[in-house]
Amino acid sequence: MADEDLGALFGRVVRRLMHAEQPVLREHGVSMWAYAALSSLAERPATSQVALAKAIGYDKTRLIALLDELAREGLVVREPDPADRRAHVVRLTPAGKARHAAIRAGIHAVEAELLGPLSAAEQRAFRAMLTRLASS
Amino acid sequence: MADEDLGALFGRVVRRLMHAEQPVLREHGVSMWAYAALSSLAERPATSQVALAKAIGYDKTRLIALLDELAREGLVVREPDPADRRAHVVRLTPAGKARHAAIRAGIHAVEAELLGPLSAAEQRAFRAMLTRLASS
DNA sequence: TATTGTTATACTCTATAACTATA
DNA sequence: TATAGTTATAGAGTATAACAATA
Repeated sequence: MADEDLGALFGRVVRRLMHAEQPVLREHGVSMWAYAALSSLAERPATSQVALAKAIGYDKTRLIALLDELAREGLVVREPDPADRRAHVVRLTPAGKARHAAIRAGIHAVEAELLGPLSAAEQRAFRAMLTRLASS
Repeated sequence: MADEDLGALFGRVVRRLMHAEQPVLREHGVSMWAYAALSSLAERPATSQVALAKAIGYDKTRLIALLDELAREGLVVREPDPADRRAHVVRLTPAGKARHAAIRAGIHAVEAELLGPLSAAEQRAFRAMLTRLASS
């Protein structure tokens, strides 16, 4: 057990998290990437599709089919940007906002269970440090 | 920034870690999974290939080609288990041990840099909590 | 019957290049 | 010349089923 690599530790935790989240996502009929897109758009609309792709760390070419699907379900809309007619502003519809909120509730329950082994204070500290590592 | 999902935070950190580790792995001519296998075998030999696959969270059918490659390079050996003639014990050769130690040094340098934003005490606390989350 | 190592196959992801329309 | 959105294609990664040998 002597000093395991960070990569191995992260791998195990992330695999466990993804496994626990999958039933929630499937229940709401969305993929992990679809949820990532909905989350980003819930925070703020995207000024372009490339901007959205970058925000969630996804490929711009794969984002297209994803947005097609979300648009078909009426969860997002693509509006041409009057200022730059190449670009599409992407935003959530009311249905998209509602869907995101519902999924997010389920996801948060799963997260709480994953962090269960830590005390409340530890959970706050862990989250804070992880946030710093993610945005440094 | 309000209370981002754990999944998004982990995703960003892990992506950054993998990106930083890639040059180290490439320099030593191994894939991420090869390094995971070497690390597990450095800890202790595997009693069977399925055991190794489970230990590193990999698929047993994909592990075969990986071990073929590592064996071709003389880093691991597969020995038939006298007690169970279906199973192969997998262990590192001296060359495998040396290769693993060399890669590990590079990986640890990358990890130290990733954790740089945290103080030494925070790094210890973070690692300890991550270990608890990984093994609970 | 179940399990180990293996192969084969189908499927999903992912990366790359190229095209169009704008800028 | 560069960028946004898009499409097509090739390659890598993944999952599944099946098989022979052994338990």
